[in-house]
Amino acid sequence: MRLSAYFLPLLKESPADAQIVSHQLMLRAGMVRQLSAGIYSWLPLGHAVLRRVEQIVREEMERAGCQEILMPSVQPAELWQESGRYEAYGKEMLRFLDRHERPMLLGPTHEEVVTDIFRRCIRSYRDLPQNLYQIQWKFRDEIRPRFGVMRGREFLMKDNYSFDLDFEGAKRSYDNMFQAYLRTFKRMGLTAIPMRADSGAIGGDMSHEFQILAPTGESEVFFDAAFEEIDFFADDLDIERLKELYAATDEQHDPSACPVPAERLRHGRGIEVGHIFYFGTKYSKALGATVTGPDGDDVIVEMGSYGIGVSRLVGALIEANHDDKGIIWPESVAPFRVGLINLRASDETCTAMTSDLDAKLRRAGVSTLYDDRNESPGVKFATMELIGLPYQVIVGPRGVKAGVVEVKDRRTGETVEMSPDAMLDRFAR
RNA sequence: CGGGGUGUAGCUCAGCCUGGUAGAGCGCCAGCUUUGGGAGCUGGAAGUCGCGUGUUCGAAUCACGCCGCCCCGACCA
Repeated sequence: MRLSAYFLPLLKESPADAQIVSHQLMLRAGMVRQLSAGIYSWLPLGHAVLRRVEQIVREEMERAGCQEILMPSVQPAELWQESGRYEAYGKEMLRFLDRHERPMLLGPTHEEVVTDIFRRCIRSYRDLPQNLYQIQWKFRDEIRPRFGVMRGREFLMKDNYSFDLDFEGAKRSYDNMFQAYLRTFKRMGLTAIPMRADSGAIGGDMSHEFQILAPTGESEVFFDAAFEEIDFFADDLDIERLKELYAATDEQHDPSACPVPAERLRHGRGIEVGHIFYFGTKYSKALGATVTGPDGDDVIVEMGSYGIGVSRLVGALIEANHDDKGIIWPESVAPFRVGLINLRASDETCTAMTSDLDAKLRRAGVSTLYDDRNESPGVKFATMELIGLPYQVIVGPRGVKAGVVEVKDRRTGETVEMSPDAMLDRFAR
């Protein structure tokens, strides 16, 4: 992609509205624009990251055996009256009437809809377990949206729902998700700490929230150093042991009663990006989601639900990965892998060589943003640092003369000179 | 919803107290120069001063009402 043709409205100064660093950087880097309080448009650069995050989530859901569906964002109030949550939910739920004056709502979550699908389609215990997921926009009319995309009213969420015949099955489903979540966040270069959580309005009695570590996180967390050493990708991962490991927010943490020896106790700040619940038969009972069991009796199915804040993760990733110059994308979620800089667009040799490299990178399947603008070197460097692509390939008059390009690592700032062929080799898959 | 703040050009902000034909920097457009860390010169475009009502000869400025946005708190992925 050529930068001269890319829709990338950069800002030199931070808009006054943006308070936290991820919000400032997302606006400055042209990733999002606010339409209304807590409601954002995603521009090409932000959208590219959102899609990459979404794709990692999707792949890990598929690996865990879940199947993707897509449920409506507009739902009839009737269904929520059936579960009893229409009254319980409060003003966070945006309600309105359709043209026939039927009460409708914008879905803040989808337990009712998915349970309705299940009860209409599944009859036998032989069809269990099931685990359905979607990646869909939710709307919660927060009293006070803030922190940009981290706490919007409209947000993209991955939510999935498990259906099992009995508690043992439900627990297997829960543990399966537990590991899937650890893998998902790890793939994004994040350290996720699972913490025992109170089950909120959604109900249930087995629940963990997943906090990722970022210096600017909302709450302080304390945890066993073991979390940093565990291989979350291992097939024989001991979930029970993981659940026993110490992890607590600062309100829960009592230094005098902490079971972890001081040298193994880590602490940092956390941002909640995921939450998993087991809630038994709460919705299946209310909505009549039953299957015929092995002995011919109706059995109310056991359910769990599992959420990941996909759009929030984009903000959280920036909170965890930035410096004073801008964003530093982990490779797994970067909107482009390489930023190709032509330092002197007025020099024909430089331009010919850079354009040639752009074509070759493209042919090699390396996602590249090519800064072909006729701007000064300072502007181009500043742009690349701001938007945070993992690697910069710099072509300048000096290097062209010597037959080399520079490859710069955004995170470390290290620059290595190499021949164009070596560079292509370095990035080709 | 309670408390606080704010609204003037795309962005950051001055002007408001003390009423008199709307400003700066950055960005944008044109031209020339420049080119290894957010360039220089010249010229130019760009604002219903959030909206409404009122006071006044005259309102960005004063009064009243409304709206948006932001911050703190209670709530949340």
